[in-house]
Amino acid sequence: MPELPEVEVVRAGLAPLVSGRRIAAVTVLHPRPVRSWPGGADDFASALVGRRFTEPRRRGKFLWLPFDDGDAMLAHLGMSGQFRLNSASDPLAAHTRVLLDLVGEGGPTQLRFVDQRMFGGLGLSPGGADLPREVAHIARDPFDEGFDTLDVAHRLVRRRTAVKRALLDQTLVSGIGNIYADESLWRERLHGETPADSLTVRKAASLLRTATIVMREALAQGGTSFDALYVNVNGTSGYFGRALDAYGREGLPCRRCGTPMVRQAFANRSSCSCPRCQRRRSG
DNA sequence: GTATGTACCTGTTTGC
DNA sequence: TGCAAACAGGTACATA
Repeated sequence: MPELPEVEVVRAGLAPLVSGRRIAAVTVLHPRPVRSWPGGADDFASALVGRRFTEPRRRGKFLWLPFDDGDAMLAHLGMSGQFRLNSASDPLAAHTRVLLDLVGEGGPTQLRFVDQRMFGGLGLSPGGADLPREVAHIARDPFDEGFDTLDVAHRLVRRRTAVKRALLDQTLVSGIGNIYADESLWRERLHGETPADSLTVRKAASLLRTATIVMREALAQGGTSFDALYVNVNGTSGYFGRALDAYGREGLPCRRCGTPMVRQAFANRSSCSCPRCQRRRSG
């Protein structure tokens, strides 16, 4: 599941491969990934042809590939989206949804958007090269130079909801998904259902700094992978999945105290935590 | 503005 | 063996 480190791996991987290249043709194999474009798949394809990419950018889990004309191609990987760079003659991987034939230095290549579950998608944002309006409501992520840990901590402790829910709220802090939320809460010995407004600003800031550290560690290892659903543009996986302390460890001993980890349903997703060192606090 | 629940989507796993 | 249900979960949207 691509979260901030995985999306950054993809962004950095795309940068040298697409920057300066022009779109010669677009083929939409499945309409769902371009559902946000009101004109439909054919119109989306023709609207992209002829444009030239500049350096890909990112905020949280949202990617955009600016064009040199001031517009941008939006991309969200959802749960299973991937970008792959291939030769046009290469066989199509399963679940390949959109093909972009690129021309430029180094000869023609094909950028492919692959997405099994199709929660992800591509879009076109007029005037969106700097910050697409579709991304404007998303908060800065902890890798952003303008991210203000103390300011976010102050806003987090004003939330009347569970701390994990607040961590996952992309309008408060972006980039954190279920995996890194569980990892950060485990490191901070916090239960995800702890009321956000029961935390001190100091503790909230510590949690945010821990989330940043976890994600930096994951980025250094190329991201987290459990299966073939997340890969970089070369089709290879990251290694951070081996370093997870909480996520997916139901029934396994806590790496801190040895108590078997437990899984709980939480806000339509699952949470893994240690029942001993992450005791729920009522506030 | 804030909080919460649900739909979207498909391959894999689990249960009967 | 075969089928159905559960599960994975980020975002948009509706509702309160």
